[in-house]
Amino acid sequence: MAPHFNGPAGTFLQRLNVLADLPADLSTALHDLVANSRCLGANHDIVLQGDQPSQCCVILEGWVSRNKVGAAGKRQITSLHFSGATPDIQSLLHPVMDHNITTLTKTKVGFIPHSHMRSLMERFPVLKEAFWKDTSLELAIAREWEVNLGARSAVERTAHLFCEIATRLEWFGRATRSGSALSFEMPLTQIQLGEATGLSSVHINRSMRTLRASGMIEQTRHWFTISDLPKLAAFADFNPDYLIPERPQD
Amino acid sequence: MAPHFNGPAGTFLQRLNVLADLPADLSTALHDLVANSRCLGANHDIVLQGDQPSQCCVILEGWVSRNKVGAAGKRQITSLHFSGATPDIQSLLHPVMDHNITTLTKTKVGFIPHSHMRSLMERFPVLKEAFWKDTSLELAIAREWEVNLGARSAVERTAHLFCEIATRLEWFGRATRSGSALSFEMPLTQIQLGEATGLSSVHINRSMRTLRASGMIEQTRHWFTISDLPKLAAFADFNPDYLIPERPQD
DNA sequence: TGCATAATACAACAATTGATAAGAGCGCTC
DNA sequence: GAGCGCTCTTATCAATTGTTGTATTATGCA
Repeated sequence: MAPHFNGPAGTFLQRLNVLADLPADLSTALHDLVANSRCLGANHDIVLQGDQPSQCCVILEGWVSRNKVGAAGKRQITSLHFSGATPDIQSLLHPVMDHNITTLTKTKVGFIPHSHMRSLMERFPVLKEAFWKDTSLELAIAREWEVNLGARSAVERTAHLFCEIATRLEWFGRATRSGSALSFEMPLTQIQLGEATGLSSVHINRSMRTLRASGMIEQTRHWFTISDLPKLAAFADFNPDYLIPERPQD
Repeated sequence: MAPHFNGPAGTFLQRLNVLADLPADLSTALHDLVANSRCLGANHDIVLQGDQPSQCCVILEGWVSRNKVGAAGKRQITSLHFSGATPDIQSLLHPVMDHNITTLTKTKVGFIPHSHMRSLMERFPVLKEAFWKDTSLELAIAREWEVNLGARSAVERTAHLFCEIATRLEWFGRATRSGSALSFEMPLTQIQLGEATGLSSVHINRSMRTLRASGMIEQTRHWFTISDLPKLAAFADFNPDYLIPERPQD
């Protein structure tokens, strides 16, 4: 176990260590860099399209989305990020943001100046590879979202999103299994779920009612139980292979 | 001008040089690696989901798609690639393919063994950065496609795809401007356009009829003219900023 | 605790898109 | 150059999803 996996930046280091084998002194350096943090409410923009950030954010707690807002005001969420993520790392490569990064829940965010990140990458080239791998994983997830948005019905889309969320949460110890059932907290509102699946919130509501009626999910407020994950996965055509690069070793 | 930009691997080197500043000896080495090539017909799979490639492909001529086929047999194209692209470079990072790479037209493909690519990256770390940037650009395009699939009407989606294709082609000298009009060859069938936009081919046909009737595009077979690009872009909510990392210097 | 705000549930109707079918045009192969 | 297959076009009808509106229930804050 590398050092500092339990500090506020613990999940951040845990994720990076899955993507590449970081030497201990790099972990320590990264850990020290995110000492400062801010707490934000839900639906708060961290970075806006058009911004030119001079630092990278690290999600320490809470859920965050990338999203773009169209001319007609319709918002599309293009990805979800939990604690440990560095969603604007690409600002090191492309100075101008092409999308917004917005909190979905109350969130704790740390920041690392670009200059520090760059010099760390000079000293530890493996860090560059870890972030390239992170970008590549994100691209695989984005591809699956394209399939979800373009090739699945409303109920399938909703079910697929729940499967992905449950799987990613479980891998980081944030879902509990009992038999083939999986329980977890899913704090998104139906409006946010609609923005992620390209559906109206009313239709998300209909789809969730269908999934509940079929017995595939149980739910009280934001606590979900997928009663039979293999069954829901089969229904949603969910194959977790595209997520595997993120999976921590057991 | 770096050497060898005019050989069969010319567009490949041109694209990479946009993404990072490659030294001349690296360009030469890359150029020599893609000496061998194969010609394939349309709708031919280059790599399949589940494969574990031991080499990377370089598109030398023709159009190629990434795509996934769902349980019900419905295919979703998740990205389009022209000559110069290296669509399975991520197999260096993640051994198992999570999607198919399939030709859309007659295509000429070169191959570079992973081992050679890896040793080149050791010698020239800047190459790693160029490919990271390439992955990051692809992610930006995938995000915009998610918006297209999830948040735009059928006609807007179709128009947006044409705007993106026209812009990318023009940047590599494959579209000709006259005034605010832009002409180019677009060899995709309506079925393929449907797979890229998540629409049925019949509805693609309807959407194109609408665009022709409105005067925003003219078309005979596979030759397209966007009569007034700013107007079509405004209609489709197309903002080319997300593509800019790929734009060659004038 | 109570009030204001936000989220959920659900119904009725409208709009968009998909499915099916059938004819016409084009290009490729033998 | 004749035939075959694929693509394009168009129409009709069906299915899915969006919109609007209104209760109802939670939640956060004073």
